[in-house]
Amino acid sequence: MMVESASETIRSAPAGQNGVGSISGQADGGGGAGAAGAGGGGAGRDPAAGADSNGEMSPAELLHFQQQQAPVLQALQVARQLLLQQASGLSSPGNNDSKQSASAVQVPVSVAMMSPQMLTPQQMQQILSPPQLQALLQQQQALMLQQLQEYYKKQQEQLHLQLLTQQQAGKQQPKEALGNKQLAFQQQLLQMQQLQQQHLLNLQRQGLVSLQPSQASGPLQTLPQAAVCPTDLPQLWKGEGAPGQPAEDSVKQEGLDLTGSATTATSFAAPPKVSPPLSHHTLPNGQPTVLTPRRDSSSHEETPGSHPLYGHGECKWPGCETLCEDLGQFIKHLNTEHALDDRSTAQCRVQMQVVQQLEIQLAKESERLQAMMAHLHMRPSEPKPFSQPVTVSAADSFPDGLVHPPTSAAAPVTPLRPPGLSSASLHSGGPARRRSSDKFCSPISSELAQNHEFYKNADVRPPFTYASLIRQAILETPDRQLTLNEIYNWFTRMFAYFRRNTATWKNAVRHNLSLHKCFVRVENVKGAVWTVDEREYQKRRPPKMTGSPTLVKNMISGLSYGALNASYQAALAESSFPLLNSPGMLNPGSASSLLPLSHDEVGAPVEPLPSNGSSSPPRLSPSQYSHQVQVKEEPAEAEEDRRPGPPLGPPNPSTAGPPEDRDLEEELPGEELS
DNA sequence: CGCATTCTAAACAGAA
DNA sequence: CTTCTGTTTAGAATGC
Repeated sequence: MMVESASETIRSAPAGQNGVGSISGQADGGGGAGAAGAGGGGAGRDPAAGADSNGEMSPAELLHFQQQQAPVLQALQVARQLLLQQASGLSSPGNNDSKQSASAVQVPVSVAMMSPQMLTPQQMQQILSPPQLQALLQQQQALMLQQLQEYYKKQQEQLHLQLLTQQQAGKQQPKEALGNKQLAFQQQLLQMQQLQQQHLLNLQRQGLVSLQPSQASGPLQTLPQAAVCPTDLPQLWKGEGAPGQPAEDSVKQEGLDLTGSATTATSFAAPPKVSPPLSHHTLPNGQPTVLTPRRDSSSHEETPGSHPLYGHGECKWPGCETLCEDLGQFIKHLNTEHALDDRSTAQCRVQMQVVQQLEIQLAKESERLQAMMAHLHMRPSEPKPFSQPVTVSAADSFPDGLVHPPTSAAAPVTPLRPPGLSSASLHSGGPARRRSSDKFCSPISSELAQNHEFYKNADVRPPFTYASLIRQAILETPDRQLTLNEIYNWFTRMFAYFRRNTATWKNAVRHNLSLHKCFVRVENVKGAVWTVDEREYQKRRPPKMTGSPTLVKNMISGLSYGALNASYQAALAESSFPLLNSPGMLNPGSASSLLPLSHDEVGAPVEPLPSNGSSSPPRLSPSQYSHQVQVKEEPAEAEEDRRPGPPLGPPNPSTAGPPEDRDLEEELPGEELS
């Protein structure tokens, strides 16, 4: 959004002094945004804008949350202690003092949570007076809130772990891993946020929390309600779990700072050493471990030399972070500390629930993601604010490229989001120049095919370089040649963005045509036309392609491979997101296989020169593309010019050399000419 | 830091 | 003379 406006500034700016200044500004935005979404740059620059939606909310809400709860907690402190004492006195006459003191100190909280669960309401009533009950209720609620937060932290860790594990199993590339991490983190935040809201809502419903709707409501208000209420999980960990909680410290530092509540909790917990015997009573609900605990660890079980519960020299058992020098020691520790006993069983159960919960969440989230993607993808084809007029008039009036959409309308653009590579396009694209896709040899064609409606109508700068755009324009014609003016027309026809600032980009186009060897000027009967020398074009690719933009890569890989497991990916594959699932995005070679489509498919039906693009080139539907992509498993670094049309060379990756023969031969004379 | 790439701006020349 | 086309240079931003 910010980028958008920034770009607008530039565009509207006559080009004078504003030019450089604002450009640098955009560049920052663009580049940073590119890395963006994830990068710290984004945060620093404009935390409130884009990337924050996930990251920012949680802390903010937590803050509210804490502020809200603080008074309550304090007010209840006395009652709580009283209750605790009572509870302990009742349920644990003192036989297990020693044991209690150990766990009690750390987890007095859980006690309060537990006790009610272990005692039936009737029992409670008998034991406690109404005021006490009320106090207990409130106390519970307060504690729940606290523990909720603790749980979120835990959950975050777990999820992260899970994702990392998944990606490892998937043999992801390092770079992709980065993307995964980022995405995972975002999802964690998202998830946490959701859970928080969910719980808040629950609590509200119960009248336990008097949260103002505004506080509880966020962008993700209508969350799918998870089946399992995890509220009671953390306490188990804490209660049964290990002594220290360094793990949480590390989490705290991650931005989702819960210190506020944490300290509160500890200060609460510290004083009273009281605490009923939770350990024994806690597990009574001894529901048979229906699901075997190994479910979650099974995903790990990989290298014999390591242990899924052992990493970085410490025990990864939930709540336990005991340091173990080596695997042997760890095994020993595992056998002694985490033997098959009530506690371990309970913890396993907890972990199971956590996993289940996460899975549910994951399912929900992926579902939502699909819906979002589907929605965004459909968008362009749907009636848009300024689509109608622009689409038509633009095509007709492009000769000049001066279709001045009402300057005002152009600026906002907001309603639309670039589908497909949405964020990448938006951020990196912006007015900035970080064109992403052109580095992937030419997903441009596919991306364009998918989103051309979008770019056509939205005043968004396409995330492609001028060179790639020019090339695309030329290749889209049957004879692969265009006059300069036709190139101009193509630009204006295909991109709303290029209907303004004509002087600038036209200059750029000319500049690019002259500058790049890949563009060959050919004298023609009716003047000069420009063609593309694929060989040259490809020549300059290699160096770049290897270092394709990390951002885009991350985004894509993260999106498609990171947080979503295979099944979800499969689902995605069927959804309208060919690009994200296209192996080509990770493998330029196969991506290139898409390009040909634009040649043959577009070329045939569309009359090139007649210009007046009144005819929107019949493009392949996304599904078709995705199909293509899936079918095409051509990792070979095929040239983007392996046209599907001529069935001549089925698998002919080896001769990737001059795939352009046809063209090149035709073009040869021209090449010489120039 | 250096290099490569890209974008923008601008000067300039030749042709229409 | 103006406009279009094409070439070239320069500066800035960005990523590797």
